[in-house]
Amino acid sequence: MLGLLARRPSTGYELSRRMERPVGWFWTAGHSQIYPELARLEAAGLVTHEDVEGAGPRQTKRYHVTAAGLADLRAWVAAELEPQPVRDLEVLRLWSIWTVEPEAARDLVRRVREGHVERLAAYEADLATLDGVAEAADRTRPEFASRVTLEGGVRSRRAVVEWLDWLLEELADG
Amino acid sequence: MLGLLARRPSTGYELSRRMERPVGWFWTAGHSQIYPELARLEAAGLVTHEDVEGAGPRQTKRYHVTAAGLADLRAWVAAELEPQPVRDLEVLRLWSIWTVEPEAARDLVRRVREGHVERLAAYEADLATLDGVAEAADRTRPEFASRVTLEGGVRSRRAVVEWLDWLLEELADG
DNA sequence: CCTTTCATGTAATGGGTTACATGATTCG
DNA sequence: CGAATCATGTAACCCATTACATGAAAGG
Repeated sequence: MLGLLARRPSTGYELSRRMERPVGWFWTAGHSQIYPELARLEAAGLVTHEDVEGAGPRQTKRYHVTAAGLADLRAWVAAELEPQPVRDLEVLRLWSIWTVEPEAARDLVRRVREGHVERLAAYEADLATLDGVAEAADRTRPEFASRVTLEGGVRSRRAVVEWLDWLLEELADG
Repeated sequence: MLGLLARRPSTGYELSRRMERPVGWFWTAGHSQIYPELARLEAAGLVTHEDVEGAGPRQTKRYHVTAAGLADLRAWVAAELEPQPVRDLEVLRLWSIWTVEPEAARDLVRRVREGHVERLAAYEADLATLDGVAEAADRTRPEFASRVTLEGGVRSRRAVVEWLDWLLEELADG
């Protein structure tokens, strides 16, 4: 959330919208998580808000990061990495693919492949919008980081699709 | 857990050990999750156990899947895929890399790269143990599925390492 | 006028991790 | 004889999702 607000001040509602795309490719949060968290961040002095006029029944609050919040974000980015546990239900299924009939196996792989192809297309479309944008070449600009992470998404999804194509060949004939 | 037990009957303790490697590459569970879950699976008739002599202060129980359990596993493998939300803290950090000093940025990327290189090496080592194993070529054998998922791990980690190398070049000079 | 979007919150539930708890056997 | 491994459980806590709850403005 600090990363989002550092790019552009937003209301809680906007944050939940923004979580769907770009950032949403690798992190998400529902609004029921966002509002309490904004309150906690504000209590910690990392964000502040001003009231703006809006459509809801309650006051619309636009949040932005404070100097302390930006320092916190920077510290987190540069901090030690902890090993992250991988949890991939699709690969877990493929790990038990030996238990099912050949046709069911091929069908599973085809469906998994389809999902990755869709994601790949979405990444490529997002990446295309940054094509020729001057800021995307400047390392101190958020657009640069967007371009870089999307590039990573494209590359790894492509690798996965190629792997699944290879797997389909392994499962062929049968 | 059904997938693990379908390959080989195990005690709860062994399951938690086995979660560390092979399967652990894409799914993990602590023993505090495993024991209650085994009880639930047994109540549902998907696994059973017999007592064997062991070292602990309580009775050692060796679990194996029932016919119903295997059917359940097969049904799950072939079932509809739900879109899985991606949560990647490393990419999330990289998405905020524009906020930090050039040297901190390069350092972060180098450390992320190191972690992936390590994982890649582990996958390749695991894959090497299946080299020349006859069962790994047979689509109805667990070794086949192990080989296939490891191959996927190798391919996608390689893509990520290549991406990070590309990123380091983008961050060079500066 | 009805549906969608904007807008913000709370409550209940579920899954997972960490901490608490116990104790026998084996190896150095 | 002390540490590591084998072995199984419960309790507390945290994070995240789903469901509950409200209501104004804008567009078709």
